[in-house]
Amino acid sequence: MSDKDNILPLEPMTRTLADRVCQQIVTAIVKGELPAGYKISEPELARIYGISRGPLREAIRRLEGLRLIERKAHVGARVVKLSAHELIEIYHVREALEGMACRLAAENMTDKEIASLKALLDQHEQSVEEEEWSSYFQKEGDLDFHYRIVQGSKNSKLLELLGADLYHLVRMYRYQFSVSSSRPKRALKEHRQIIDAIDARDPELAELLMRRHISAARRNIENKLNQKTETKGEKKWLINCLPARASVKPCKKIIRFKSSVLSMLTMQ
Amino acid sequence: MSDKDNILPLEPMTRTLADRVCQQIVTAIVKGELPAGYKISEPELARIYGISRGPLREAIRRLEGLRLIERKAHVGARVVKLSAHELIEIYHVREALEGMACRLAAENMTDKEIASLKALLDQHEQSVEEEEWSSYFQKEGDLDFHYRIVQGSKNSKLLELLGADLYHLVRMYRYQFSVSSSRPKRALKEHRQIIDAIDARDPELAELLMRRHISAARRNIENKLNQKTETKGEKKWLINCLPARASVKPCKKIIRFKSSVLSMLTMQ
DNA sequence: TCTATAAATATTGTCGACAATCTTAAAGGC
DNA sequence: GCCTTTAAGATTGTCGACAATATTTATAGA
Repeated sequence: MSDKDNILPLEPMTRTLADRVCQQIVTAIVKGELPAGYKISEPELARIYGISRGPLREAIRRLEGLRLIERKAHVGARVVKLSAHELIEIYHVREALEGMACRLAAENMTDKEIASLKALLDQHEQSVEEEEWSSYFQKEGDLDFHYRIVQGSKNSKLLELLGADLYHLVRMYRYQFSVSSSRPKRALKEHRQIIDAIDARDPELAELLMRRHISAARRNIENKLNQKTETKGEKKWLINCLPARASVKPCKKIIRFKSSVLSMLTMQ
Repeated sequence: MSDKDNILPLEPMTRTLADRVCQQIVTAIVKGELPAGYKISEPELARIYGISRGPLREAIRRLEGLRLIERKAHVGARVVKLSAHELIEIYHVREALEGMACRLAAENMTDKEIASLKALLDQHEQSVEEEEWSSYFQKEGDLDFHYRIVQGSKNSKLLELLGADLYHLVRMYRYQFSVSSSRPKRALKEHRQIIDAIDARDPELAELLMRRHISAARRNIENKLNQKTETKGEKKWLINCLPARASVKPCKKIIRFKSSVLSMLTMQ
């Protein structure tokens, strides 16, 4: 009843070990410290995080639900491998879900949220002019243009699906997939068109523009992937995989992939 | 290496206790044997299923990922409560995802799949004529019109999201939410239009028709919910909830909700 | 030298017990 | 009589150990 417990009510310190470790593993996977295809050894991870195998296994089960790891009975769990084909698939899903989110945002977003998002775009535009726009897209969460629109849709299921399920995969690509946008100014213009349609309370147009925005990004990726495929031949997996029984230390080497400063996931 | 292990390769008997119990709990929740809002007692469930708390907790973590139960640290897990608002939200998500699935199905579905789906609709039409069509929609999985289209999209992420995440909630409504379609013949006609558009390889039209099909269903539900709200006043939750510490036996009473023979989820 | 079988090893799956936390109930004070 | 405080009970969280399964290694045979 006293306020000493309410200082940090919920998020900052997740109270159970499994939750905390789950969050840590998510971050590790997203940043590439646990590389794609890596075989997760329960005793090893338990030792690293200083916990028992019980909570760790619960965390693994949760990661499995987030589709960040795949598990086979009596064999073990591995970090998911991201194929080019799956990336394209995710873009189709994003086109559908974010298009709908944009439609609903045009109906349900508050004027205050719209004004705030416009201000964010102004800030973005200024950053582009100063050619420092790269920092803008590194920020996550509320600062993200797309995420704000999903929030503005006021649809909790949409927010869960995009935020909890696809969000981590998207961040995974952002961190590890170093492809910068080729047309930041054009993307900014499209963002501006989208928020204008929302401001005009035009759901049809808002959805159309968002879908064109994302599908353009998808086609852009498809082209780049085709180029890479032609030059490097067989390159099915986007992220290099370590052998099955590699120790934990090599994981650190993967951090070099983090050099990406701008994902083509938000930018078109 | 011998074929004695390949008799039942994967699904029929999940090899780990946690997986099996997870599947059992999913069924129990969907059928209403574990009613919405029910407080899950770990020792009790462990005793019922005859397993230890370890695998049970892993199953609970997985159920949490499927959004079928909600868990609070040091307090416990409860079966999710389904509100009318959330049902409408799910329909918006379905409109987006299944619309995209239908578009992709028009591009990727094989002629064989299309012919098979047409045959299913013929069978459905015959059942409607005989007024025995109710049995058609009780079947799940591959027999389901919508599910087949999602399969036909050849998009694994779409299949995962609709099949693994929303599918259970949809089944939950089907079992427990006894509202029959008011226009089965019209829904059948719309299904026919959709498969015709797919057969014509017209992605635009296929998506449009599917979205209209689902949004019509949503508006139909909205109207019925408004009627119910007017008559019964405050009825926020769709499914009645048991008190916190109710024993397991009362769960059986909820089976009466299963009287639904046709969900309005697949029908328009 | 290669293959196939079989033992050995390591990993995953499961269990029971203890500790930390929350909930409930009773006792005491106003 | 009502509220607050406190203690008892129950539940969840965590741990270490054992059993079942898969993988690896060693060995024997062709």
